[in-house]
Amino acid sequence: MDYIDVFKALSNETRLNILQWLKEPEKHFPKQGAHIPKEVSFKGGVCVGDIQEKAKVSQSTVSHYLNLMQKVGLLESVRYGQWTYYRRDEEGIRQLAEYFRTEI
Amino acid sequence: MDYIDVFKALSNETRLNILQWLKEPEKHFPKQGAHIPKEVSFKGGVCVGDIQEKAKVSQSTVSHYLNLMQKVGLLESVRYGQWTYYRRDEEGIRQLAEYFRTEI
DNA sequence: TTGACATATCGAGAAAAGTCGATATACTAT
DNA sequence: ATAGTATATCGACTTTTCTCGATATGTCAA
Repeated sequence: MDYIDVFKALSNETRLNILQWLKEPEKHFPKQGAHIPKEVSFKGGVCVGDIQEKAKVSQSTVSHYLNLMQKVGLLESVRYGQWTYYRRDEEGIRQLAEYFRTEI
Repeated sequence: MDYIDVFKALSNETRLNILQWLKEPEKHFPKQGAHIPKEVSFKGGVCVGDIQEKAKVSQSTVSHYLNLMQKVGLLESVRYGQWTYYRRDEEGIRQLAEYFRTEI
């Protein structure tokens, strides 16, 4: 985990918002999971389009952001059909918190 | 406290190093406090020149970095004579940790 | 008051990040 | 096959950050 890159990812209001919205996906994305069938379980995942709508940036920007946040370990994703669902990578975030507590 | 700016400050290897070095100033800056007289107490403070030497960036860069880190609440400083001593702002860092724990 | 030193500020060029529209890819339904 | 939808990638332009050398400011010692 490259912590410099994680901090860079957190250095942007939209990305920070996304991370926080995803703490309570049902609250911030009411129609969350509309397309996902019951047999696929990816609890808390929200699709790119819903995040874009709320974040109010272009589709390409939000896609880029989500990919970036996934690469640094803040989010994880699953593709189902034409949708990609993103949710918090709680293990990565736990690791970051641990680093924070011991090294910062 | 503007957390975006704090994360920006942490998004740089040199600055992150400085913050970590200052956790154990005696270890990383052996001659620490050489100029500071006993009657002035600023425990753990290290002067700009010593930090520059270790960080291996230009004097103007390190001065800029330290000022930046102070502005966002990661460091605090005191001027004594021609020297400026910097140390961690433990209260600011505590606040950041609190934000981290509750919001991230 | 002059000269030496520590630090801060200024100005600038280079590198990186932000952000978009256009386009490509992948999937779905007809 | 075709058209429609969701997401990803590309290319480009703009804005921000990095980093430096030069210079200014403040302090101390002679």
